[in-house]
Amino acid sequence: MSEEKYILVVDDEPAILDMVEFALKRTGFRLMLAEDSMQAMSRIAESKPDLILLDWMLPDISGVDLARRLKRDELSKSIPIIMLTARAEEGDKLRGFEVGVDDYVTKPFSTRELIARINAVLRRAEPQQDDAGLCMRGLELDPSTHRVGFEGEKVSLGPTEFRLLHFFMTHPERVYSREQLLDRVWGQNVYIEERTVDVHIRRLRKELATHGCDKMIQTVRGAGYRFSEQT
Amino acid sequence: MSEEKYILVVDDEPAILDMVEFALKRTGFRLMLAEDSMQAMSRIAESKPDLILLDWMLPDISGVDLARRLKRDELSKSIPIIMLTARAEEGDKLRGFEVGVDDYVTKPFSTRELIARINAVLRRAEPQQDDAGLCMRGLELDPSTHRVGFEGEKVSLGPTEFRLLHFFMTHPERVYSREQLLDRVWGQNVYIEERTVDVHIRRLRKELATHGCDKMIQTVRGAGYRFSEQT
DNA sequence: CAATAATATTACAGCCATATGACAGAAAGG
DNA sequence: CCTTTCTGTCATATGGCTGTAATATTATTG
Repeated sequence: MSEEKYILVVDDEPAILDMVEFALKRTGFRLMLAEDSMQAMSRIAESKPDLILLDWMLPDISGVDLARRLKRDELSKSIPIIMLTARAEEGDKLRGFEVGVDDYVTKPFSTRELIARINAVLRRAEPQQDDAGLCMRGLELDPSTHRVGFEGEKVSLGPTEFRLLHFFMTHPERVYSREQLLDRVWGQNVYIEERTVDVHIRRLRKELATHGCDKMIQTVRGAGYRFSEQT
Repeated sequence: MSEEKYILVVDDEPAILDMVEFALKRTGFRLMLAEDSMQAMSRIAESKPDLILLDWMLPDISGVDLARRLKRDELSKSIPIIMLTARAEEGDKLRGFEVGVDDYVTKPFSTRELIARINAVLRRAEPQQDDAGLCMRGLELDPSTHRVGFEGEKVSLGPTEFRLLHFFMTHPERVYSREQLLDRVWGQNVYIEERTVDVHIRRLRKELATHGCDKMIQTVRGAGYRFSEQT
């Protein structure tokens, strides 16, 4: 808890912004500011904050949509999000939670409440570090050590293959199109041939094949690829 | 998302119709038109739309009555309805919501507002159909994993057969002509022989037959095909 | 029951999606 | 600065999928 946490505040109302800024700085957080979704995304790209305070209403892309986007991207999905909303309607809240938002604060709110929620969410998020070791059918991947193994044997992968496998193991059983994979494994602003995905799938399979577990990467013709424990 | 949504517009004013048609087509929706309630019902019987835009005032049966009727029928009750009304009176709105209408747009309206409402309603309705695995009489289809099974056994289908079955399972108990199937399963700008549908029906049935559930795809002579749980 | 229409079934050739191997440039590491 | 590894693209191979037509079967009609 010694290290200072960075909080990105996304809001276009100066009044709110001032209040939040004052309260958070006083409590010992470091701030990053953005006035709309575009700015928010570039801030995040520059430097990953520890938590995002996100207004429901924004000038460009709506807060929920931004949240959905962030929660979909491999790089930003682990960042907790607290939404600020004027509406207390249950429907909206539900939509937010579906998207993966971590908590809600309804305007008007006290700084005390805000701080409390932020601390609660940060505490909850702490142990949820993404370096929990993954294991499926003997195939182990440890993000913290950046190692992959199969039943004790060492599996050696290049950086991209590692990220690809990591994505698959955290999203098993589901089919992803080449486009989605490019978006989520490579990052959203890259222009790369879709066929390139095939090649990396091939490289990943080739290495897995030496250990006899390449069948876990499955081709779904006309749709994309899937990582699965089942045959 | 990926698939084109069908919207049935029920209105007898050419001016409104033109405007709506232009706006919706531009946004990428597929249109179905009806000028009164009777037409609307037969359109729905032909092919189930994903959403209905319903004028309050119609030449024959009033819009509210039609809405009530649709919301009572098992086959059409899940279709979201947005009412178009000139009156802003709360009483009318209430009556509409009681009937089960999903949203209201008061004339005059901007196309932007209309589109926004449509998207909102569709998004709200989405989680029912999009990701939820479908299951009927032991036959399971999961769009997210792209897997089909029958009582645990794996059912393997080609891409077209998968889409065909997916369409059928989301539109059960209703007859679709070959033309309609080509339109909705293959896409709108395809020039393909109608007989080709027979062949894909055959392929689908053949695979289903190995699991003993091919009876669910039924031929309706002179009309088309139907997917049904009943025998 | 014959004649006709609609659907079922089969076979097949072209096409399209994916797999694979090779390569040059970029990045990383020594 | 050189070596090595990694990356993205292309060319080619392969195999499955697709649409069509030809033929068989079944239903409808008079």
